[in-house]
Amino acid sequence: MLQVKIIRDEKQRILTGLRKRNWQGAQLKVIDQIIALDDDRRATQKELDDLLAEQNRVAKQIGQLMGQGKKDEAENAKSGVAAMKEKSKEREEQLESIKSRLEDLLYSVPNIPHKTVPKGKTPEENKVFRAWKGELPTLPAEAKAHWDLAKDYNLFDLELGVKLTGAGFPVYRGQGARLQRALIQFFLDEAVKAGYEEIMPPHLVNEATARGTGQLPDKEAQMYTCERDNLYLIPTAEVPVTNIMRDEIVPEKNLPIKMTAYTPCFRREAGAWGAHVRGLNRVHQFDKIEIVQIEHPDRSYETLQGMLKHVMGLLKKLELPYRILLLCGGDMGFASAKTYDFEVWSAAQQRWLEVSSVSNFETFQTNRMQLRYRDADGKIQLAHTLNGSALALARIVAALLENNQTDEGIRIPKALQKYTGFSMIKR
RNA sequence: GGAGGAGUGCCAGAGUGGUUGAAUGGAGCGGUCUUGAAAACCGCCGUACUCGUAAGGGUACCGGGGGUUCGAAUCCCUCCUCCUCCGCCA
Repeated sequence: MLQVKIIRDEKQRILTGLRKRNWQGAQLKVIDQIIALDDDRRATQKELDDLLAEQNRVAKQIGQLMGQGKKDEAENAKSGVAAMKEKSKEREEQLESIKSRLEDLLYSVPNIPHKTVPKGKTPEENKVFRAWKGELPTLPAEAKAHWDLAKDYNLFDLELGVKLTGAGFPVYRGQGARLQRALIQFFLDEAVKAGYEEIMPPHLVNEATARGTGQLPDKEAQMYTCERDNLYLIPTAEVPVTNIMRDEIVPEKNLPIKMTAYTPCFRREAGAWGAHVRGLNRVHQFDKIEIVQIEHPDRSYETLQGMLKHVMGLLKKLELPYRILLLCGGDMGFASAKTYDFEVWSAAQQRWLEVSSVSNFETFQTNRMQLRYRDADGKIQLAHTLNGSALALARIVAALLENNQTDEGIRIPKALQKYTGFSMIKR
């Protein structure tokens, strides 16, 4: 959520930013509506405060008169209070209504893209930030996609998932399950080595938490809900982990705060099904290791680059061909100011699969969350939040299986072998 | 799940209807003293909104929400959380 103050002070920059997200014409009027409503809010607030101040004054006066034993005068002073109370009640209701309308409008405005974010409407207009420099692996004609390999080697079973739960809930087994566990362990170890504190958060969160990172109200349809208890299954560890710092004021010297967590991720992916979502390409439950940083605004873009390096390191160790995209304004997530996507090459499918998304949210989340730091002058400022997948398992597994298939079995990258305990998946 | 108790500032902990945003202590920050440090002493030490160029005002907040009252941290209702005991249980 953007700060009203910034919308007021830097209106032109905000409008320019929204245009980069392909907002136009009537849509942009929201900004003027917000400013007008905020004017209203201030005026109403002032009226209410003045009324309350007067009531406080009378109450104090009555207190003093009572103290002096002047009962009659005290009774006298009470006349007129009722009318004032009625009026302030009215103003208060007005103020509540204005505030809630204002909040609704603010929730509808996405984050402003960073100045380095390219223009564009569709994923096709994303910029290749770092192309794969080597050769892409080529496989013999009889090479199989990962869903077929899974059957050959008994690695995971989607039909079985349907039996237990429904479509999109894979059951991993045998060497497949072991591979999952190995990847989780590997990614967590790497993150801890890079200075992130390991966190094991709850997999269900309440409404305030879902609101803090922006899942509510924008992406409600993406989450599984437990209505009876008013809880949400997390779509990513970002949600509980970032919210650890909600409503905190941290000393500047504690920044950056670096946290990592492995969690399963649950996504409804409503309406996202199509021909290209076979196998593990898109599932409702997958495993992901997330890295999160709370950073000083002056350093957050440097930190973003650092997070890219971390993810690059992981992919290198997994020996997977990858490329990095800089997302254009039209393809970026609602809350992000700048996002890089990582894609790995899936050799059997002959396509790139997104395995990580690394973003700087600037103050968009911290404003909602009231996550702030105290600077050297003692002033309280909103911190920046960043996060990235490091990494999302399902598609990594897909690429790993496909790219490394040989006549003898499926080769495990060296870095992973000490975690799997085997160097080759065999029948 | 049942019974009882409790939720106050960064922490500990007073406060049971009237100038209480909240005693006191600790921590922290600044200063005096000291070669330096400690101790001692002095001062500062909440957040948000709002009016104001500023100085400085105003309002709200003592777990959340609602109510009673001229006036609520203090009384009432409700929800949440924590603690103790019992039950159940990986």
